[in-house]
Amino acid sequence: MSQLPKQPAEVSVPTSADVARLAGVSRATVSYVLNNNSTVRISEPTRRRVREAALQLGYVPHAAARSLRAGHSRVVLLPTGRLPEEPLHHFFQELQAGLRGLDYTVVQYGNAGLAADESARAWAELRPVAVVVPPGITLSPHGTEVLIRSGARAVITLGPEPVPGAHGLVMDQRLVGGSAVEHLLARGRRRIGVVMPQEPGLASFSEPRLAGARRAAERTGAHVRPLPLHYEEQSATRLAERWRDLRLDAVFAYNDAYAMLLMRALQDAGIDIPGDTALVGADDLLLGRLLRPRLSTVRMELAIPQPLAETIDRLVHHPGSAPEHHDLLRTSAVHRESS
Amino acid sequence: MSQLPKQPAEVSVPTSADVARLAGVSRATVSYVLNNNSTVRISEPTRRRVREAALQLGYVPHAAARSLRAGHSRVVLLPTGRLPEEPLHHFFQELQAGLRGLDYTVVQYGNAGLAADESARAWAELRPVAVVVPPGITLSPHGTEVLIRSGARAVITLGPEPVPGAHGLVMDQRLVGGSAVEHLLARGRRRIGVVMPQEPGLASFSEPRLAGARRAAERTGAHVRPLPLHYEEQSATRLAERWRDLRLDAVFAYNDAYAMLLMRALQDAGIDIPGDTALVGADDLLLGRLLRPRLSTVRMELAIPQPLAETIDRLVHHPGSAPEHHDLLRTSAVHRESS
DNA sequence: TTGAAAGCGATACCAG
DNA sequence: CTGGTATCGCTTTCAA
Repeated sequence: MSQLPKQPAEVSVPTSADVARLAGVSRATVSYVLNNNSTVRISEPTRRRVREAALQLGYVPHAAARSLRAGHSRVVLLPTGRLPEEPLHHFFQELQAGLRGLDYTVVQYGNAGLAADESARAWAELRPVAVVVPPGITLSPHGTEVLIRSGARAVITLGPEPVPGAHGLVMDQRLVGGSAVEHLLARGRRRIGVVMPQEPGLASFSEPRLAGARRAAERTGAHVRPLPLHYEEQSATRLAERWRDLRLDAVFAYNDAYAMLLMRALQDAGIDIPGDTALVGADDLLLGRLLRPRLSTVRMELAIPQPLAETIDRLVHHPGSAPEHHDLLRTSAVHRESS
Repeated sequence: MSQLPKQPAEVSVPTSADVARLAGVSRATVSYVLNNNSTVRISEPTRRRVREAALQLGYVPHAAARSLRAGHSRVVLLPTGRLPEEPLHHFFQELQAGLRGLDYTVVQYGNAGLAADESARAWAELRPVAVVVPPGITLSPHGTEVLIRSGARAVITLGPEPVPGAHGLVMDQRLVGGSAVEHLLARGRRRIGVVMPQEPGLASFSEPRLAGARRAAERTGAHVRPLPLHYEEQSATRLAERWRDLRLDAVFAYNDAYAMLLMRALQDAGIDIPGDTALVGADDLLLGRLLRPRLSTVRMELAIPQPLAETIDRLVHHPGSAPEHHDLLRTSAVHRESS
């Protein structure tokens, strides 16, 4: 550990004791006043003196000390990896607003480059009262136990599949691949490529999407073929060059961004969309509507935006209930011009 | 405040005292062993006993208690607003990695819907040892003082302009508008539109970009005209409909995403790009290269990615130095086909 | 080499 | 109505 110097310019941080001294009361009284504690009655002049003293000193309560004393924090931890794709980002904003309204402190913890078990430990050091694990971040059953044992009252995962021991709001990514392929099948396509992004961290999405695509195709005897692709022009060009050899009549491009990349490469290679090959993305981004032909896509909706905050609050107050798993994701294919 | 029940399923969180008891040593010894304290020599068998006990109990240290005792945390706070645009996101990842390597805990604090002074207080409650305020989040001089008085050793802003009292890594967004307009002027354009996104939270970027555009144009007597635009197809279509009346021969579209939106609308309205109107974006996203014509853009680079972590560490160890301001942003126009 | 004990800041009991 | 005080988990000085 590095030692920090104690002397230089040590700005004295005002504590509740300082407020008490300035107001001429005890620290207990300060606490009562500043927390509006209603079980004890404090005279109005005293209240005012305390509040003025706090203001004058610029007193800010010390969250760590408070939660140490209380035995639990008000921190809801939200580990983050890569930046959240759009449907999720909105969901987080809602969740944060909801939790803030219930007086929780939402804290995001950047998880880049930490192994699954390390990170659970790192989260646990902060003693969060609840943890919400988004898709793309892995939480092992062991990690769940570490969190629970460190005092977390609610551990909630949002992911392709439930984690034992944790409450799960399952976002079954297989539905995305399923919707895309069903849409293509309905339009008479039979030989379907599925783009597999090679970017690290996307496998936990792309694998289940592929699985869902396969499942949908199996029933009909259609053919599904995974297509590795980097998010680079070059990679797309190479894929497009060997397109005719692949003999595919449709492709599900993982999402709209990859779809745009691929569409451009295919068009530059003289492939007609949707004539030769139908193309479907996912996410329903605005940019898809700007392409020519307009991009067909899979729209995703997350049920329960605001209620999740309340669910967490409920779990915090009544922990120990058996883990529940709810399905969160609704998908629907949106037909435009590319399929 | 809500009262949490104490009884139900209260999982006893293991403390260092529990570890000590199980290992048959004192809490002091546990602390020495687990922190690899080198100023004191503990026998190897004891060390092993302690470590095994910690492992067996699943002991995780309590960060709040630790920093309470230490008098300062290892938390670097990174308030966030809307999701970071791409050049910044990468910068944050680097910063986080660097700080983690120096044994800091980087914590993001979602700031959606908080007034400037409220938020400074909220941040201060966490007693961060340093705060890095990204562009788009406002920090007042008063807020800076609150943070410093609450023990923050380093307050660093990344923004269009420096904040008094805080160290600043200035990202002068005027440079972006300046580069774009200079590029257009160099290619003989004289009547230049500047897209102003109407989305909330973007004004702190778009206003200085417009100012930079104006400054660049002034010297040459060229004309600059702000063009309000929502990030919606409809809005772009309406703008395109009155395009010929505007009599502009060029437009700086704020960034690549807005540029794409506008390009499509203009093309659908029969405007030739770059023949009738030159178009420049910003951010150098991949999608710009996929457009036809390929999109000219302003590339932004942030100097000092890794070193910032070290700068923060230095400030933490030697606080009280006079606020410094460094210019962080480098911009350059990238000519492709749309201008 | 190990242990006892003080104390960081805030809160909530119990007396006065 | 207000004040003293024990306590949360951890680190670190001082003694043994």
